Amino acid sequence: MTDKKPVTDKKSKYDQRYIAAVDAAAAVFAEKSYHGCGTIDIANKLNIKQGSLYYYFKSKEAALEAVCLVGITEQTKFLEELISKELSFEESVQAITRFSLKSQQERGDYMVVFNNERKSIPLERRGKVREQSHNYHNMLMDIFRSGQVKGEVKAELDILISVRAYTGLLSSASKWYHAEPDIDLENVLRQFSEVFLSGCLKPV
Amino acid sequence: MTDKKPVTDKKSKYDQRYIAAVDAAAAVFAEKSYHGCGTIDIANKLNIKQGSLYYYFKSKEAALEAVCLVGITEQTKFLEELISKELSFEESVQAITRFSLKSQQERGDYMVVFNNERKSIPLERRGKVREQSHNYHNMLMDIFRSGQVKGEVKAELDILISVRAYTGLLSSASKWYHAEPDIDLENVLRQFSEVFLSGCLKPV
DNA sequence: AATATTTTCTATATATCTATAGAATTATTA
DNA sequence: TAATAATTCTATAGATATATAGAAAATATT
Repeated sequence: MTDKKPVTDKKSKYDQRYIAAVDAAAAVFAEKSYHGCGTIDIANKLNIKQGSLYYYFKSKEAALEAVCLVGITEQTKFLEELISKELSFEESVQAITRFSLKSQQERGDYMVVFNNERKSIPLERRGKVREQSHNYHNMLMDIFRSGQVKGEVKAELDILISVRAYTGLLSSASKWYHAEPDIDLENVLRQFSEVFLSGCLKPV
Repeated sequence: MTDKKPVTDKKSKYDQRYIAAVDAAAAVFAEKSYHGCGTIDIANKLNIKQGSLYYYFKSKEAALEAVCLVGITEQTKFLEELISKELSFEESVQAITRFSLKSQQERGDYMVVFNNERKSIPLERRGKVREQSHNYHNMLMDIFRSGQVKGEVKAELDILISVRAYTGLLSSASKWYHAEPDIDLENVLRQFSEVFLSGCLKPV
């Protein structure tokens, strides 16, 4: 064997530690908000001293940008793959809802930070995150629009408002997921889909 | 006339100024977040010096509490009155949605601060705001539950999740209202009601 | 083992923010 | 107008935060 190191740790020690640092930042930002915490809180979570954090981040702002980018990139990647599958509108919405809820369970810190703190990234750094957000929004718009063209979605529906309502619904879940992490995902998924797709009134 | 002052200004100069201070705090907290702003930002908006603010607020935290209380109290009061009218579920949801959207247009700062910043009130002060929030939540739960009992709402719906979905939907609107203040309220109301009550799928 | 590299630590310059005390100003009342 | 009360100002103590530089410790390499 020429390689002495196990094949599993492809990442350098630095890379592993950097990821741990982003994780710690996500957790702290999610709990206390970006402006509500100090770099010392992140350092504590990593068991290093406050000053050492700057070995991994050029600034506190850079840490926030990193966290937000992870959060939104996962969602856009998923959406890209989903669109290529050309599912029905109903199936698409189910799949997106499931993925979003699962992300909120497993990586809730990242979702919360992206939802609530991204506006704290200084304007000159916000470019990449904005681009991804618009990307995500536009893909959702496409899905809803083509659902309407295919006749699955009500013709009278305003696509922009529906998309916003849908994302609002999803992001709202991140708030209570954070407080109650052991909620039954499948049940929430079923209820969300039912309400969003066919409403909460009994059909007449 | 014994009264020299016009009947309209019943409020003392102090009271008027205090309200202006709460307004200013709401605007600043909504824009920069509680931890992201300084008391100097609020003072600037009032055209007074930073130290003078403490004539109206015992502390920055007290200002936040005041803003949050205004925000939630308006909503709970409305809900109390609404319940006494014993409307149908559908009418109730329409009325609540309309009032919420109107509040977000007219007093968006207060809504945004209540939604996003209330967790920054220190625990020992959070009592009143929590009480009102629970109050609001419980009244909504009652409305949905009785809608189910009356047979208007689908029997299989999980009331807790539905209420959370509904409030999530409403609060999400506050985000884009803030960015685009001249949105057509009646249109949003129509779309929200349509989606939430009967879903976005075309009936089969 | 000696040397080089990576990672963490200590100490600090710099800036900022909250809250307070007492003076100054403005408005109200006698 | 003089006296009193209400409002705002100035100046600052005290706390805390970010970011940097260079030393120290840990790890890897020769």
